[in-house]
Amino acid sequence: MKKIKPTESELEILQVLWQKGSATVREVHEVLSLHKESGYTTTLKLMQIMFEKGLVIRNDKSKTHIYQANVSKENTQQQLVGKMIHNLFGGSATALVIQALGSNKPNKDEIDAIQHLLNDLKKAE
Amino acid sequence: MKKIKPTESELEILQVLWQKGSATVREVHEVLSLHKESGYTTTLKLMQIMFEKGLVIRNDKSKTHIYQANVSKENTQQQLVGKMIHNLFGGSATALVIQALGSNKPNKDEIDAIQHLLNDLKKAE
DNA sequence: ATTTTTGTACGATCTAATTCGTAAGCAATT
DNA sequence: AATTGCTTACGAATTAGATCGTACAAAAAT
Repeated sequence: MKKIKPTESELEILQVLWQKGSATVREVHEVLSLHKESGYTTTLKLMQIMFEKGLVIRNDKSKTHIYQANVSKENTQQQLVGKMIHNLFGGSATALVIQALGSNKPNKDEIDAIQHLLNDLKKAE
Repeated sequence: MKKIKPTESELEILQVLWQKGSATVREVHEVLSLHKESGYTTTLKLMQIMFEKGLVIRNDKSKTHIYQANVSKENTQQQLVGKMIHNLFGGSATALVIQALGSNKPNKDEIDAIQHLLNDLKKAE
């Protein structure tokens, strides 16, 4: 399995690609622009670099290239979360969970979803 | 509230300081050396920069300075988890929680602790 | 047909982070 | 007293990441 560590900016772009499936530079840039001040060519350059790194693939049959993520969301999340659990929470996923829930409160539906997952884990013991 | 953003190397040093309470550059360096190849002056320089940034404090009464973390572990965890939620989970703490619980399973006591926390959150709505 | 828009490519710059070499001071050892 | 070793300070080189300007080509609009 590939061992790549995307930078913060690259993760923002990957998120758009994961969500949309595929997108042009402009489409990605427009999403990023909602939260961020930066030029079009900056996004373009980043995506070109990501292409060189193998983080994304692209279809350049037409003039306007169409990009797709080349790393899975789940895989990337798992890798980075695992690292954080180990590095910052002494290996305890629970400590991370409690920290996350404490500072960023879920709504009722989300609480239900987590509780449901916990019940499944309990049964599986 | 201070807006902290330690780099990865700085985090490694902070972890040692959090664990030991206080330590000299050499003590920190020796811990880092277990997992990492780097020179003593590199660690020294990093800790000097961290001092300038206010990430650590130091007692320089004696020739060998004694360092302590000047940011709390909890606070730093919160910053970094928040960043991860934004960068990797589209702003959803719940998504992070589910990921963490899915790939790193808690035992029964931990499940109970999380469920207790969730019940409190539910009541607080 | 000409102008404007839209796109890629790519070099240049800027900033931050990392790394280390070297100098100088102090302390312990010989 | 001289040597050796440990310490801080600091400058310099290196690397990586992010940003943007400009050039040039293709397509669309006029």
